[in-house]
Amino acid sequence: MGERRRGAVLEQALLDASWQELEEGGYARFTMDAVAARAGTSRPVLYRRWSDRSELLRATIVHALQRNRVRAPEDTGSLRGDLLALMSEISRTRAEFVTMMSVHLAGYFEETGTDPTALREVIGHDQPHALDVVYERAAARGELDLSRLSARVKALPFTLLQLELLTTLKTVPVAALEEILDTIVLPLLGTD
Amino acid sequence: MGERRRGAVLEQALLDASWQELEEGGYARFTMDAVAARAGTSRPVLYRRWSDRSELLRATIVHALQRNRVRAPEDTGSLRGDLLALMSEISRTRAEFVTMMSVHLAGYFEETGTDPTALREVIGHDQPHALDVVYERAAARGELDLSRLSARVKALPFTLLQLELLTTLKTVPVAALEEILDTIVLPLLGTD
DNA sequence: CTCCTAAGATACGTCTGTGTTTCTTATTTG
DNA sequence: CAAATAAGAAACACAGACGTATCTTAGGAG
Repeated sequence: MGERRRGAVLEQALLDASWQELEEGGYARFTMDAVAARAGTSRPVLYRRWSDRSELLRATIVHALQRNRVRAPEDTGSLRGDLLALMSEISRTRAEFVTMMSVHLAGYFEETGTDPTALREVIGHDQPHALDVVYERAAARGELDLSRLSARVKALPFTLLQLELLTTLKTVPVAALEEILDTIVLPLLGTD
Repeated sequence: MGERRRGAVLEQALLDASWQELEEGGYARFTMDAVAARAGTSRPVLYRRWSDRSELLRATIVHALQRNRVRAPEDTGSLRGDLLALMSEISRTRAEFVTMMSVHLAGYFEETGTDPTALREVIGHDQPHALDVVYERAAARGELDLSRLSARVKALPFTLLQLELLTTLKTVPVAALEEILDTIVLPLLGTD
């Protein structure tokens, strides 16, 4: 009837619709019908591009990840500032992914027997790196003695943030991040 | 044909089979058919007791919880000992529940729009209490100054254990618990 | 302007699981 | 031992979603 989208434009629209559908309806209501309807088209258009529901799902996740990269944290001049910036960034950009992975996609992993850690690694991939950068900066400033810290302690900012995200499924307020830093992380890092 | 179970005996067997089915197949394969087959009976027997799949699910969870209560921790004479005992206990008895709730039942919560926290509270219900008991004992011994501790810090042993369970989905080795205690929890509690 | 590709609509067959009905037969109860 | 009760088997209609096949028509390529 009306106008018709084609090629890449259409494909992006399909993937966007697919992601939205996942966010709102979850995996349970993630049907080819629903995605097609939301995108204002019909199932065959989807099947021409992805052979399967699970292929569409994978493509959708990759698509969303590409649209939403974690940027490297800027140097704020202090360990506390760097950590706060990094955690805020992760909290803001990754909250929806954590929700997606833990809540919505559990059914998918279960169904396919896929390992969730595989995708979790993709998500968390840049964080350890970014964290290390922050720690090395702090060590260079003389704020930190890296050799005295165990892996578990070093991972703590990310660990606690992750749990906060997992349990609340929302962006963590800066005040909560500061509390985590000031009462837990920084005292343990020996910056006191 | 063969022998027939009846009444309460049958009902327990049904719920056991139901729980097993959830553990092995997850919510995705948690069908009335599958449960009936595993219990060696047929669907009408299930429907005579529970009107719904979701009712059967709820009953199954309650059943499993009742079979598996967290015992109050015994006094070991020290805060470290008490915490280690409590965490081991929780780790051992709750690992399967955490897996169930986070991995298998996500689909259920999604489908029904139920809040996972409702059931999580049932599970975690005794823990804060048990933790408080442990802290009060320690305060009575003079090991601890309770007034200086924030809620977040006090919850840390349980928080970290929970995350460990969530990410590994297995019973946490005692060595890991000791590391958590010695390098994170106890230093922060001011027992150093 | 014409041809060709692919979008979008519709309809189809299939499969899986639900919840129900009917019937036979084992077991408990009085 | 007789009667009531409930277990277990089989079949049913129904709904939702899958994946496909067919047809039309819009929009880009030559």
